[in-house]
Amino acid sequence: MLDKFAIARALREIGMLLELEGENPFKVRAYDRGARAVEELAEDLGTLVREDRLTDVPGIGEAISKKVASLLTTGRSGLLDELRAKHPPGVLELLQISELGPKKVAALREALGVSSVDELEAACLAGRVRELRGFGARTEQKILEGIGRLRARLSSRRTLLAEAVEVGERILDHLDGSSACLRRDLAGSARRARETVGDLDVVAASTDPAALAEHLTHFPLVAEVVARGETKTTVRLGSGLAVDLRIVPPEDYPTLLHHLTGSKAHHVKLRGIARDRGYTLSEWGLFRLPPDRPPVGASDGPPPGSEKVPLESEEALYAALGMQHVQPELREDEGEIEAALEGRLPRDLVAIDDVRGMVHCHTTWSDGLASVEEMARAAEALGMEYLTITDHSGSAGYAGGLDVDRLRRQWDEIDRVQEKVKIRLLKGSEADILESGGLDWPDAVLERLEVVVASIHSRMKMGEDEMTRRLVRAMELPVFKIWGHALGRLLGERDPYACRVEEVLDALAGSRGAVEVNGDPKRLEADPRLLRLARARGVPVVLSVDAHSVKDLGSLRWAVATARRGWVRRGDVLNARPAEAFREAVRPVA
DNA sequence: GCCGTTTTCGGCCCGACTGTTTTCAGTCG
Repeated sequence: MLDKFAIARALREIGMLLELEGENPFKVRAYDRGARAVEELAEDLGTLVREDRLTDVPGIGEAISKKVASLLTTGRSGLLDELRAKHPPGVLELLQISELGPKKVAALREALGVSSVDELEAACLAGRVRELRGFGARTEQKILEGIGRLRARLSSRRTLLAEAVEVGERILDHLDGSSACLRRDLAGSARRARETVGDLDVVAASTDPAALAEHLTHFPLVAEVVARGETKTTVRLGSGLAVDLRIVPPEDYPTLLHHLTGSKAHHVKLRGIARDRGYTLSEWGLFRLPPDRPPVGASDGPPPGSEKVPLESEEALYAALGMQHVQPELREDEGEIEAALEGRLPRDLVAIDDVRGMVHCHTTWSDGLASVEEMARAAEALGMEYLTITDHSGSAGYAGGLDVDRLRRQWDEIDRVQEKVKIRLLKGSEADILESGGLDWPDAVLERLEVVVASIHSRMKMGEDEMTRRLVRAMELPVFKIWGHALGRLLGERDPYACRVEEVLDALAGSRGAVEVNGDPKRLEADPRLLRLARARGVPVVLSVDAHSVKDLGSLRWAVATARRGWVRRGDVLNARPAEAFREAVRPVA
C-alpha cells in the first residue's frame, strides 16, 4: 500500500507531466499544492479517506481527493497511467536541466524526438538543437552546461548550511569593502536556515548598483559571471555554488530582503493576503491598489494609480498586512501565516544568547580531539556556565567508547579540572541504545551519571516495526535521557532510519526525557517537523553541539537555528536554564 | 484543479534576465 509520501510523489509527477502537456499552469500548481497538503497531513490519510473528509483539507478538492483515494486503495491512478504511457520516463529528467522548462522540452521532443538526457546531449553535440526555431547556438551551449551541472548535482550533495553561510559571510565582508554598499544581508534558504542550500542569495542597498555589482565579480572565489543585469548579478564560485546578488535603492531594501528570503510558498500566500486587502506586494514594495483595480494580467509593475506604502523594515511590512512579524526561519507556509494573523506566533523563539550550557561534548577519552581541560576552558571563554562531558559508551568500540573502569578514571580527571576552572562540569555519557532497546551501561553506573544522551549508532537498517519497538523501549526507561541523533541522518549521505516517530515521542512524553537538537552541520537532527511534534507533546529540548573539538563548540549556532525552525521557545530548552536547574532537570535517576 | 464574510465563475503572486527576437517567450526564483 502506498504511504502518503508515495502518493504525494505521484501527484507531483502528474503535475509535471501536465505541465509538459502545456496544461493551465494553475492546474499544475494545484497538483503541487495537493501533493504538499497530503505530505503534511497531521491526521492519518486512511482515516480521512474512509470518512470522506479529504476535501476538508485546504488544497485538496474533488478531483485530487478521488485520485488520492484511488492511489491509496489500488496503488494506481488512471490519469497517471495515461500520462506515463504518453511520456517516456526520461522526459521528466529533462525538466531538471536548468535552462529547460516545459515549453522547450516539448519543442525538443516534437522536433528532435529526444526523450532522455543522454539523447539531448547527443543532439546538442551534433549541433541539431541550434537549428530549431526559438533556440540558438548560445542556448545549445547552455543546455550542455546545464546537463553537466545536473549530473554533478545528482552525484554530489547540496551545500551544507554551515558551509554556505560561511562563504556567504565572506561575501558580505567583501561587499563592505565597496563604498557603494549601504546595506547587505544574506537572504534565501541560508537566511531561513534550511539544512542545505541550492544557491546563495545576497541582497544589497546602493545608489550605485553598477559599481557594487562589479565589485562582487572581484570576490576571490568567483569562477564565472553567469548573468549581469541592472539590479541582478549572478556569479558561480569555484565550488560550483551560484551566488545571486540583487541591488536596489535604500528605500526598497526591506521589501527586497523580504522577497529574496522566501520561501516561495510563504510569499505566494502572503501576496494573496495582500491582494485580498487591496494591496499588491513585490520586491519593489507594498502598493495600495486603486479602487477600480484592473484584473491581474501580465504584470508590468503595480497598475497605474497604485500608491506605495512606505516601509522601513520587514516588521513594518507584516504590520501593514495586519499580522505578527514572522521570523525568517518560520517562513515556509507551514502554519506560520495563519498563526501570525491570529496573533499566536511564539514571541520568544530560542536565541543563541539564551543558551547557558554546552551539551554533548566528546574528549580525548573517546573520539574527541581535545582534553577535558581544553574543552572546559573553551566553553568558559564562550561565556558558558556549564559543560557536559558525554564520551561514548563501550559498545561504540570504533569511537574509543569507555568501559566502567575508564569512566571512573575520567571522573577523577573531571574532578581535577573542576578545581581549576569556574565553568561547571557535568559527568555524562553518550550511551548507545542497544539492539534490545536497553542502554549500554549497568544501572549502577546510570545512577551515578549526571547526564545521559541516548543514541543509536549501530544497526540502523532495522525495519520500521523493529526500530520503533527498540526506540520505544529505550524511551520508556525510567531514567532521564536525552534522545540523541534522532533519526540518525547524515545530510546527503545517509537517510534517516525508519521508525514511527510519533510513537517514539509518545513514549518519551510519557517517561522522563528530552529530545536533542544536534548542531553538527552534517546532521542537524532533530528536524523541524519532529521538533514540532515533540513540542506538541510537551517534550523538552536540549540544544547540543556534539563537539569533537574546541572548534565544534561553534555548532551551537546551527542547533539554535534548527530549533527555531521547529518553533522551539526559550522555555522549551533545558540548557537555557541555569546550571543547577539544568542538572536537576536531566539527572538520570531522580 | 481549487476556492469563495463581496464570488459556484473567474480569478489564481510577481518581476528579472536571457536569447532570439524586432516586441517577446521562456525560465527562474
